[in-house]
Amino acid sequence: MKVISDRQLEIIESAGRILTNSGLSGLTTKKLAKEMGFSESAIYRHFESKEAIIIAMLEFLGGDMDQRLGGAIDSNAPSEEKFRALFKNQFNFFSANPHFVVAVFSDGLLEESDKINQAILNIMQVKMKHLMPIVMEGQQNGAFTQSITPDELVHIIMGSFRLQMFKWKISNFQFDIQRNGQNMLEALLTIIKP
Amino acid sequence: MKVISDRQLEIIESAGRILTNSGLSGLTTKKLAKEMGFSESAIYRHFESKEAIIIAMLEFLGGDMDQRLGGAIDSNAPSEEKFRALFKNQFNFFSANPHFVVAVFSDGLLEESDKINQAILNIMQVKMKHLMPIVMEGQQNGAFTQSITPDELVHIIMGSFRLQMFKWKISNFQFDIQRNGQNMLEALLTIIKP
DNA sequence: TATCTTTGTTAGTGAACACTCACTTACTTT
DNA sequence: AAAGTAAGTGAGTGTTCACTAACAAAGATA
Repeated sequence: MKVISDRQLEIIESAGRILTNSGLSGLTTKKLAKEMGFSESAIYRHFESKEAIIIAMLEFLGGDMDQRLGGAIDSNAPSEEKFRALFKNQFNFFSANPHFVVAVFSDGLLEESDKINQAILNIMQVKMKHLMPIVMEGQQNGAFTQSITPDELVHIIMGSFRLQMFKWKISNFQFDIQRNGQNMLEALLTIIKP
Repeated sequence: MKVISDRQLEIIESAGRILTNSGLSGLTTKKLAKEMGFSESAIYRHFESKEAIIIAMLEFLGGDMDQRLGGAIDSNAPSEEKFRALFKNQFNFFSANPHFVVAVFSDGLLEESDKINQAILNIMQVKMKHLMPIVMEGQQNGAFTQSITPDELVHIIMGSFRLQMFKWKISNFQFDIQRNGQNMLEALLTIIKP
């Protein structure tokens, strides 16, 4: 993970906030400067371009998520508990940092530049990296169904998670994502247990 | 469904093509005119604004999808077959019209304007309108599991479908969506059958 | 034949955009 | 105390954006 100054982190957070509630076209240097409370040109003391801000944001989110998920999972717990812990951690994080849902819906940023695309794919891979071994272990010890492949199972789980986050976002964060997420998790578990 | 001229449909298709491979910020009047083979100002003979083009596109896609899904489903078939028919129809359509995947990922267009938001929500509702009764019927006659609610089941199904389309798009349409979609469908069916 | 209507053209418009420049101010280092 | 540096400012830059005005050509209508 790249080293980032306090000021850079502040800018990244402002950018996330703007992206989340005004979309990509709403993220202008003018708005960003206003949100930061200083002039437009000051931004360029901390980042060399707008693209660099977006990339730094995505890299920060990816690195942070990697650390969080790495720490959240007790390797001695049963598979089902690891599974729960992983998603609970995700829902807690986004509940506390709704302006960073961009990390899940970075789709909207796609096609902007190759570097951004790469950073987005990287975030998806981080999530996969932590989910896949849990699913495989669970299938091996009989906690999850073996009737479909691990890849298919992961696909269904990730799809449900993403859609949950999407619904939360279009509702303008009006419902409790920790509670609703928990419900979705239990429904998922119900049908993926053998 | 609003009446649309041939020329308007051509413009809508061009817009879909640009949106799909250049993103929202890539959809400019200049590019659109170039793709159409005439001047920028000619666009305004057919639409009063760029926003009107996007809205017309989304309304066309919603209406078209409604018709297609309405016609594709044999109301006498068993629930499982209706389910298969619905998704097969979707995969066939997008396979033939990849430039319209934007209908699935319209998320990226959110926050642009209230009218656009409305059109996007409408497309999602069209899909729900056709899927929900099939799922409920299937649960009632025992074709699908009753261990979770219809809403939860629909959520999992829709999430898996959207993620499948997302993977197809970021792969640059490199794989056969009809084949891969079929596989995903069977995996889904395996775990949602009682 | 004369006049609309439709669909296109060229050549613009002001506004917004990302970004730069010359300069200042406050701190730190030597 | 002198010199250097990090972080800010205000006033710009050229470019791109969506959109418009004035005009032209062709076909339909009267």
